[in-house]
Amino acid sequence: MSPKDSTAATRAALLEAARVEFAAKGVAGARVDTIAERAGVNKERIYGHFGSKEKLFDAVVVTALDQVTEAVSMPGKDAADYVGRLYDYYREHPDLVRLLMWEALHYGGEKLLPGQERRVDKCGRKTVSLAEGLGREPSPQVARTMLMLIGMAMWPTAMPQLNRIFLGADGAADHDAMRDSVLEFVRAALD
Amino acid sequence: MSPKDSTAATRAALLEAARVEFAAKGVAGARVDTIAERAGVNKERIYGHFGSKEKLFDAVVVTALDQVTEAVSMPGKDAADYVGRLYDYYREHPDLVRLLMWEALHYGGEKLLPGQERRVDKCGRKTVSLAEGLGREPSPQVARTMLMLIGMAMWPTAMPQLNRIFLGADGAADHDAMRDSVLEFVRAALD
DNA sequence: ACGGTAGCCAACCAACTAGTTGGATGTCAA
DNA sequence: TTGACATCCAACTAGTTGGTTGGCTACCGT
Repeated sequence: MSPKDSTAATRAALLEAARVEFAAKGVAGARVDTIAERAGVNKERIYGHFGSKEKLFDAVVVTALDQVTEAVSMPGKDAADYVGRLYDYYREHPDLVRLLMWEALHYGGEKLLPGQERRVDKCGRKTVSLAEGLGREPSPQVARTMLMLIGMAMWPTAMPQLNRIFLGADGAADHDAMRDSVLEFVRAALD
Repeated sequence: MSPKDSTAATRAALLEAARVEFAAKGVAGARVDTIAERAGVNKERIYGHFGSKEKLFDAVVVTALDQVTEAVSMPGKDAADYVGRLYDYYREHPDLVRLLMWEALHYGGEKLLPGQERRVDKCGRKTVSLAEGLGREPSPQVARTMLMLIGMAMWPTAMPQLNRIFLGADGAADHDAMRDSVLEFVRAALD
């Protein structure tokens, strides 16, 4: 393997290992030694590639968001269908939801992560797509609707303890019913 | 102050200091020394009263939830109004939202906190109240709706970075507009 | 062939941390 | 008055942790 490939492979292994650890434990709870061991790489390489534990976390969040943008296409004409696809993606990738929650708690709305302009741009295009699907002009109102749709899709995955409390263990496990309820709610709200 | 009052005062001071620290930093990020210092109490008293850092966290979450139940009454006849009141409460008490998020991340849906049966019971009564307000029988469907309403109320406070990204700094700061959008969405969904 | 450098490593370090310990003080019941 | 005990404290402990250091190896350009 050429040095360039070796470097890229080390970086990729660290990002993947870090993603697992940060999703599970958050920034403060994650252990750098654990990340390095899981990646099969020396701990010093974390500092060589990323500079610090927190910057590694930043890189993980940015990378993860790129992946969801790739995986779930634009809202399009059927906003409820979009929410359903998003809901499914979050259900299948709870680590992404958890990373966003850790990010929210760790930074609040204060810090713009590296590449945040790209993130803003991508999300802006989602709002444009939603506006088109609703037969409206892009506007702050449509942006807020976009935000609420994402919340509807993410909430059940984000707060499992509330599912348990309100729905009971069986109800919490009935994801199809939850999905149907979310879509019904969204369809009713948008019509 | 009698010993009984002194003990109660120590415990209350620790809970309040812990609430601040856990809301800000989570379980792994919080520092026991910081909690003790903020409470003006010796660190050993944390272990004397609560047993461990994690049990202190549990006590904080339980206490905080008792407070929101006291502060925001039942859904009643106007579900959208209820969502508005809840939205306002979460806006004014972001530490509660953060505690719930830390709880979600730390435990997932796996652990039932002490007194969870009371919590389940209280939340169940909310579902009953919502059902009455909607002119329906209590059911899993209504419970899911209850969950979604709470999510609608909490989401903007929970994920400030998404507000920034979708709405921009100015849009994120326009809480009245956000509140109006949430209520409009909810009213449309429930009618 | 050789010098410079990138990428990597094992070992280290200084600071931090949750939890414990031995003892002091005040209260209370006998 | 005295012994037991609850509540509290300062100091301690053993382990942990993010980050650093000195050095090695392989690659590359001259």
